[in-house]
Amino acid sequence: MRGTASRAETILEVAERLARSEGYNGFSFRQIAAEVGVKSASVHYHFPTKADLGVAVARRYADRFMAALGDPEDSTHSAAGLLARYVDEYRQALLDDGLMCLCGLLAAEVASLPEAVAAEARGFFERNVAWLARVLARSHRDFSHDPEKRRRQALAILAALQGAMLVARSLEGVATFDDIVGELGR
Amino acid sequence: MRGTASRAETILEVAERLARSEGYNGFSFRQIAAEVGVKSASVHYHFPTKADLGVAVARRYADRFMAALGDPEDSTHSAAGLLARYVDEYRQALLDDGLMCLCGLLAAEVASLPEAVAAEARGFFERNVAWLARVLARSHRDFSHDPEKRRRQALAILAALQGAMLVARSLEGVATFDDIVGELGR
DNA sequence: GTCTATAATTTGATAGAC
DNA sequence: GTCTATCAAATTATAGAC
Repeated sequence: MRGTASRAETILEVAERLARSEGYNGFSFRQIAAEVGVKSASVHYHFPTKADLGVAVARRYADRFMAALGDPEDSTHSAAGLLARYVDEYRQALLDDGLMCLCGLLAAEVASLPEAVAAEARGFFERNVAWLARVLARSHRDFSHDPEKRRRQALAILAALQGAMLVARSLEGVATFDDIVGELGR
Repeated sequence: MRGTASRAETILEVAERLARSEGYNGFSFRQIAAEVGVKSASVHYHFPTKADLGVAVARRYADRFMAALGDPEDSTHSAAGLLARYVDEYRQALLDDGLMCLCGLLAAEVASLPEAVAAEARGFFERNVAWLARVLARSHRDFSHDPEKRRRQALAILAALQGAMLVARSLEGVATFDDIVGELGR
């Protein structure tokens, strides 16, 4: 099955790239269709409404992101190593043509999104926080035994990385992202 | 002149609220006109193109924000006090009906913005970093004498707050913002 | 300055042939 | 599954009367 992505999959790929560049309100069925090489009616066949497409793109992105993070209790990696992997996932997202995290961009637009799409962005954040909190529970820091503190620390890490992507994309790019992340471990 | 905002000013107020809620791609001349109580042609009279309006809204927002921060070298306030004021400016922006920082939202959409509007968002970030760096230069931390380190630290503070707003608006709100900010001064 | 009217384009979405 | 054709609505923007 090498190199044979289904049409629906190809649509999702193109839609994700457009959404991570222009946002949910910044891409159209016709734009996607043109890049895939079909007509917009064909895109509607696979994803009847824009909300359907938005939900599918967001869920696919979140699932892939979480899968790349791996098991937070994986004993073959240290907590510090897993946190480094977490940072690198975001860094890699930025390196991919300077694209923003899909769910970070959706979160910015949240007030103008269909509720189902907004829920996917929230879900991504919640899964991030849950993963981070479990990794932090394995660390040897003073807060590692307080669930409330772990959750706050996890939120802070998520927010710092989302903010780093946001700022880095407007300012100098990856160098700025690295500068900001470097300050996190001060 | 109490209570007598010019029409252009009223348009800017309405446009700012809409832009901070829905984003640049999420509001229209007709929407603004309806809320102001005029027709869209009248909005075009004051701001010929959407890019003109976007630039005016962003510049007004940035100027007001920087004015509220005050002089970073003001000797009647400590560096720590000024940093607390900085955090509170962002917190207040979130409290205003849960609205995002205008320039943070514009930064997320940057790839689909007219260049002139994108430049305003970048300028806001640069002014933030410059202000923070000057305050940090007054602090008694180890990095206060290294301009490069100060800039990196300033970027990290800016990014953390933008990220905190982004995440807080999708998750539980101001409580989450406070949780995240509380972790910053750990 | 504001209006009516309208142009020109784009959008999300659907019907029906193949 | 993909197409042509089309719809209804929304968009940015302009011309010209008042």
